[in-house]
This record gives sequence, C-alpha cells and structure tokens, in this order.
Amino acid sequence: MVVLNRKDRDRLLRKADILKAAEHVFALKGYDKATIQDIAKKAQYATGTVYLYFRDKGDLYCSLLEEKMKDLLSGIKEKTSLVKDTKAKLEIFLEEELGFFKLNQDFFKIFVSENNGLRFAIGFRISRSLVFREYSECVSNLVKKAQQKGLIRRDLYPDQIIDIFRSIFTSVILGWLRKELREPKDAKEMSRFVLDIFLNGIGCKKGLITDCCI
Amino acid sequence: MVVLNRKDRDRLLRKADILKAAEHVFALKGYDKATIQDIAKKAQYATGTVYLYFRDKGDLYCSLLEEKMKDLLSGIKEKTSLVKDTKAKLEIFLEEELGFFKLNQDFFKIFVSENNGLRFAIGFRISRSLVFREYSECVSNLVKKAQQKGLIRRDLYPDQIIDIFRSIFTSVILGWLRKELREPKDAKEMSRFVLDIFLNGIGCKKGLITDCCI
Amino acid sequence: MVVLNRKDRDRLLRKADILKAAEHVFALKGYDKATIQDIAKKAQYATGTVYLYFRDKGDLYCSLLEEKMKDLLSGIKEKTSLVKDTKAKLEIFLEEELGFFKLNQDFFKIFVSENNGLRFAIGFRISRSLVFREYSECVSNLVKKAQQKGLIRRDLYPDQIIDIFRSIFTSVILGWLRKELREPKDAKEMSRFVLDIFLNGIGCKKGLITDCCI
Amino acid sequence: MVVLNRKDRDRLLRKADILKAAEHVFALKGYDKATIQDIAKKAQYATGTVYLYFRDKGDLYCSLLEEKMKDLLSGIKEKTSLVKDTKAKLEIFLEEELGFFKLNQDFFKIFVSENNGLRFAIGFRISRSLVFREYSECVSNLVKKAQQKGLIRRDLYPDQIIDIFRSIFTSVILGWLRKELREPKDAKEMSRFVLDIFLNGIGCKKGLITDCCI
DNA sequence: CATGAATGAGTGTTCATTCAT
DNA sequence: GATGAATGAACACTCATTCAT
Repeated sequence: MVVLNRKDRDRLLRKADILKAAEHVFALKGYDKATIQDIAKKAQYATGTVYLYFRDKGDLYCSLLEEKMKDLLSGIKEKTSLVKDTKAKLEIFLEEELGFFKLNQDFFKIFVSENNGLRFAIGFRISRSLVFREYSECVSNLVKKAQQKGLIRRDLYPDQIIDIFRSIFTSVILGWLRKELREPKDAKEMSRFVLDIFLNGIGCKKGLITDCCI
Repeated sequence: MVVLNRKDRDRLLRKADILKAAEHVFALKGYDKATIQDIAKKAQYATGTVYLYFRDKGDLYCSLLEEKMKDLLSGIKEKTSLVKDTKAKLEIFLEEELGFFKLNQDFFKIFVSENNGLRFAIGFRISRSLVFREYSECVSNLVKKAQQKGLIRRDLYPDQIIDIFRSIFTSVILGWLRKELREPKDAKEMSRFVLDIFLNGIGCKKGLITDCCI
Repeated sequence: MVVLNRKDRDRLLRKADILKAAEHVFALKGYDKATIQDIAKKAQYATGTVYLYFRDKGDLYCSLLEEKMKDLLSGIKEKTSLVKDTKAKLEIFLEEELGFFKLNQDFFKIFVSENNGLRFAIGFRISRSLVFREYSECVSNLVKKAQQKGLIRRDLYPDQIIDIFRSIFTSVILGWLRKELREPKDAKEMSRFVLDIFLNGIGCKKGLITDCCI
Repeated sequence: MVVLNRKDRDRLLRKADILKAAEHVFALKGYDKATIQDIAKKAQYATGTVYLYFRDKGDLYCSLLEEKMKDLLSGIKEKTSLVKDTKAKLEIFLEEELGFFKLNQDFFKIFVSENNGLRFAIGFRISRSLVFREYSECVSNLVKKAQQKGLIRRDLYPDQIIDIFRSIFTSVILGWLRKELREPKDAKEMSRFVLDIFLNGIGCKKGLITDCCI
C-alpha cells in the first residue's frame, strides 16, 4: 500500500469530490448539457478549481469513466478468480456488475449513454484507455471460455454474444432501477435471473412457468 | 385519403425535406452537436425557414422521431395483420423492423441514442407522444398474446420482455450494420435468427451447434 | 470596375464598419487588451456579428493590417510611377506615406506596434501575407535602385537601410503627431525634411544651420 | 554605501531573482501573454511570493524597467564623465548603451516594445518615474551640448534628435542581434558606425564607398 | 412566405490576485 | 515570511432564435 503525504492525499480527496459531482451532473444532464459551472457548484468549488485537477471537460469526463471502470474491473477480477467453474464465473461476474451498478446508478446512466450513441466526441479517447481495453478483454475471455465449455452457442462471434449479453443485462438493470419488479431482488438472485434469460431465452419451457405477471 | 391543396401539399413537402436533412445531421453529430444551420444547409433552405415548420430544435427532433415512428408503425400494423398465427406475427414484426432500420440507418442511430441515454432533455415529450404510445401498445399486445399462447415466459412483465427483446434486437442490428456477420443475411433470415436467440437464448442446445465462429 | 449587388455591397460596408471600429480599439488598447466586445460595441453591432465577417480575433487584426497596407501600397505604387528620377521617387514615396499616416493615425499606431516587438502571436501570419510582401519588395527595390544610382551608401544591406529609414521616418511622424514642430508642415515639406536627415544625417553642415530650435 | 542587515539583504536578493525571471519571460512572451505563474516558476518561487515583493503585475513590470534603466544610466554617467570632448562623450554614450544591450538582450526587447507601441497600459507610470526622467535628461543634455558645439543641426528640437538617434540606434542593434552584419563588430566599432550614420546620414559621400553589400 | 444577417445569452477556459496553512 | 490552492471575473467564440427585407 502506498502511503501518501497530506498534500497528495488532499489532492486525491478533492479530485474525488469533483469526480463525484461530475458523475451526478453528467448522469443528470448528459455530456453536452452539463456545464463545468454546474459541476463546480455541485462540488462546492469555484469554476477555475476544476481546471486545477482536470485538463478540460473531456478529461474530466474520461477520468470519471476510467476511474469507475477501474473500480468495477478490480471487483470483477477479484471475485471471479475465487471460483473455477465457468458457469459460476459468469454468475459471479453478473452479480458483481449488478451490485456495482446498483451502488453507482449515476455512473450506470453515463456508462449506458457512452455505449450507445454518444460515442461522438469522447469515445475515441475512452476506447483507447487501458482500463477499457482490460475490461473488454476480461469479458471477452469469459465468453470465449463459456463457448469452449459448451455453455454458449458457438455460431456467434464473442463480440455479438457480449453485445447481446450486455443489452439484456442493461435492460434488466433499467427495469430494476425503475423498480418495476414486484419485489426488489438482491444481486445474487438477479444474477441467476439474467443468466437464465441469457442462456435459455424468453421462450416458454415446460414446468418453468410460475404464472405471475399477467 | 385526404386531398390537399397546393399550399398544404408544398408545406408537407418542405417539412419532409427538412426532416430528412435533420435525420442525417442528428445521426451524424448527435442532438447537441448538430446545429440548425447544419440542418438548414443540408436541406438547402435558409436557417429561418426551419422555424416556419418547427417551433424549435427540440420540436424538430421530436417531430422527426414521431414521423419515423409513424412510418415504422404503419408498416408493422399492416404486415402483422396479414397473418393470424402469433409466432408468425412475431416473425413478421421483426422482419418489418429489421427491414425498416436497414433502410433507415440514420434514424436507427438516433432511435438507439434516444433509447439509451439521451433521454435527458427531450425524452419526456417523446414518451407522451401519441405514436410512441401506439407503438408501445402494439408491441405490448404482441408480447401479451405470445405469453397467453405459451410462447413466452409469463414470469416477466411485458415491459421487461419488450426491453429485452429490443436490446437483443438492437445489438443484432448493430452487428449487422457493422457487417460482422460472415454472410450478410436478408431481413427474413435475420428475423428468424433474432427470434431464435430471443426464445431459446444463447445457451447451447444439443444438435444446434454449427461450430463456425470460434 | 466590379459592380456589386446590394448584398455584397452591404457586406463590404459592414466589414468596413467593423474594421474601422477595430482600428480604433486596437490602436487604443493594443491587441491583447482589446476585446471583441469593445470592437463590436464601438461598431454598434452585437458580439456575434463580428464573427460573421471575421473568423476570429486574429483574423480581424490581420485583415485590418492587410486592408490598410493595401490602401497604402496602391497609393505608393500609383504616385511613384509618375516620376522617373530615383530621388524624386524617394520623395514621393515619403510624401505618400506621411500623408497616409496623417490620415490614419490609429493604423499608424498599430503599424508601429506590429513592427516592433508585438510580433509574437500574429506576426507570422502577417509577414506571409501577399500585401505585406509586396510592400516590402516595393520599398526594397526603391532602396536598391537608390544605391545603384549612388544616392545611398552601399556598405549597408538594403534591409538595414530600410530599418534605419523606417525608424527615422517613424520618429519624425511621432513628433509630428505630437505636434512638437513649431509650425505643422505639410506632407511635401515633411518628406524633403525626412529625406534630408536620412541622406545627410543630423550632423552640422556648413551654411545649413538656421539657428532656430535652441 | 548603505549597509544592510541580513533581512533587507535577503529581500533585495529575492527581488532580484524575480526581476531576472520576469525579464526573461516578458521578453519571450510580451507583457500580456506572460503570466505571473510563468515568472514565479522561472524564479523558482511560489506564485504568491511574487506579490510579497511587487504590488501587482504592472508594478513588477515597471520595477523591472526602472531597475534596468538605473543600471544603464549609472554606467552611462560614470563612463561619459571620464571624457571632456563632446564628440567623445557621444561615442562613449553609444558604446555604453550598445554594450549594455548586448549583455541584456532580453531587456532590450522589452525596452523596444515599450518604446514603440506597448505604451498603452503601463507607459504613463513609467514615464513619470525618476530614473526615466533622469535618463531622458541625461541624453537631452548630451544632445544640447552637441548642438551648442556645432556637432548637430540646430534646426531640430533636442527631443526630435533623440527620437531619431534612438531609432537609428535601435534598428542597428536589431540588425546586430539578428547577426546580419557580415562580421560581428565590437561595441566600440559599432558605436563609431552608428554615430557616422547619425551625423552623416545614409547618403553617398565621395570616397566613402567600399562597395560590398550589393 | 422565405431569407439569412443580426442578436446576445451562455460555455469552456485562463489567470491575476488572495489567503489559510 | 513563503506557499500554492482556490477564486471568480473576464474573454473568445458558438448557436438557437428572431425579424426586417
């Protein structure tokens, strides 16, 4: 563990203040509509202060994404390494992401925006960042292994699988966040639920139906 | 059919010109980065002319979405009414949307952005629009019927199903557009493919594997 | 002569308005301290209007210099071509510049700034402009011819001569503008006076002294 | 000579540090583009420290000019008092200034800017400063004496003579610094050269031509 | 109706200056 | 005294919107 002197520690604390404010404002307004003044005010600093910690608006935004991705990724790596079984890894992976996004709903919004469409101005810089590539690789490996083990269809490219996986996952979280489920489930239960849909689809299976929603 | 006089007809033609230009520019730059001047220039009109047909930028954007949704919806209604069988309806529905988005890739981009993240400034207005609600209802009915017929799991709310449906669908189209499929398939084939994933999931089924991608 | 339609003519008039205001403000405050708002207000336009006619602050500044240089240069070329004798050409050249600067004192200030020291941000762009190079060449040719004709010492590079020439010239105008001369002289008289100093120096010559200043 | 205690001495040393840094930065970037942070960093002090020694940016700038002028002036006074002959005084004066500016090229740049154009924000304060007035008076006396002795034309005001003198002088140094002279000359030789031009002008004199430059 | 020049509020960013440590 | 983080006013530039022609 690195020991920081007071100055460096304070610097990190302030950076974190600003990132936190930025997370909220970007989630609320989107990249373009969010202003540095909004963010500074939310963080209770003056406008110029933000520029002591971040080169420009884009840097602030990217730093935010990278910082959060780093947290997410380290959690995923740590937890998935605890089990050997591929299916268990998938479950744990899902559980970890679900838990993370439940705790970081603002970031979740930004993450989703970034993955769908906003990719105009900033996307390039992000997609080249180390954490982002590590994250992609991590998920990709998981999927490939599941394909090798016969868990997942092999007539699709891993990237397609990931897209579908992510999209199911996202829509489920969105529903979850909208509290549209009758009873809020915990991350573990949700994880199995998502994986079930993912692997078995939405089609009716004999005996599975617990006639409740309609 | 309503018969329009020259004036009204011209008005509609101009509106369509502008909407077409807007579609392209919004798809290319995103809502915030697109300027009215860009759009006017693309449509070969003067800036001010846009304001004769649309109240403001937001109105133009919403009108665009609504207009396109109307086209999409009418196609879907027309085609799905031709068959009786629910599964066939689902296939036709998918085929129609796939075909529509293939022809309207710019709109598809906008549609995706709007559904995932941009929902900030404009979303509210859109979600209350008539077409949008009709479209939602149409899809919802389709899903409910499929649930009643035992095609689709009943332990999920229709809205959740729709979200998942849409997200699979979207990621497949994105892949399609990125030309990541080995052989470009036509809308009919794609439709079956999406429905297969949707109903049966990504999990391995005996005998289905045509070991090709990995 | 080119005939302009109303639109083009108006555009030129407005450009001229803004250039005139810019000339005044830049002369008063210098490049950095002058603001676009100052200039716009002085020209009785809104801030944004300036940007309809000039790309940015630097462009406005350079355009101003170039426009004025063009006026100056065309006057010089026209007048000096009327005489054959090299000494007469020198006199006419001086007379023309003196007259021009007398009428354009704001520009004179800017011109002097630009030639001495401010050359930081903008100088490069200016020095590559066509008018600027034409002007330099024109003066250079004049000096070279004077050297060939035996009017000017040949143990100095033309560029050095020009520097000295310009510096004498400038200091004389500055004095003139400060109205330090006992009797304001006209451009013709001043021209002979500057040329006399330039060619014969400040040293006493027999018979020349008209004991008046001290 | 005043004897300073440690505290006062340290204070002066620090002031000198900062002035030296300021000299470099102002010469490089010009008054407006130079920032206090640049200067503080160059001097290896903190930003705030500058404000312990100088009221504001303008004060720092003026102090710099005054300090340097004081050095220049004291050198001139000392050296010119060593000779009696007026022409010799003029030569010595020139030699001293040339030598000083050769050693202080950064200051020379600033000095030139200040004399030609930057005079906007700061000029007033400088022109009222004691050193500046002493310097002016010193040069003025030199010129007046030269006029009385018949070395310099009397049909010009001393101020005009000084302006012309300075402008020739400046353009020659600029050329010198640009190394445009074929062989770099020393201050003594340069001094005679400038004085020659000053007194006899640029015009051709019989027998003087050493046909080399063109 | 159509035009597009004009507007001016609003944004990202810089930097002289202050002040708590 | 020295520090340098924090401040916030100020500026260049953009663009949705208006309106005279």
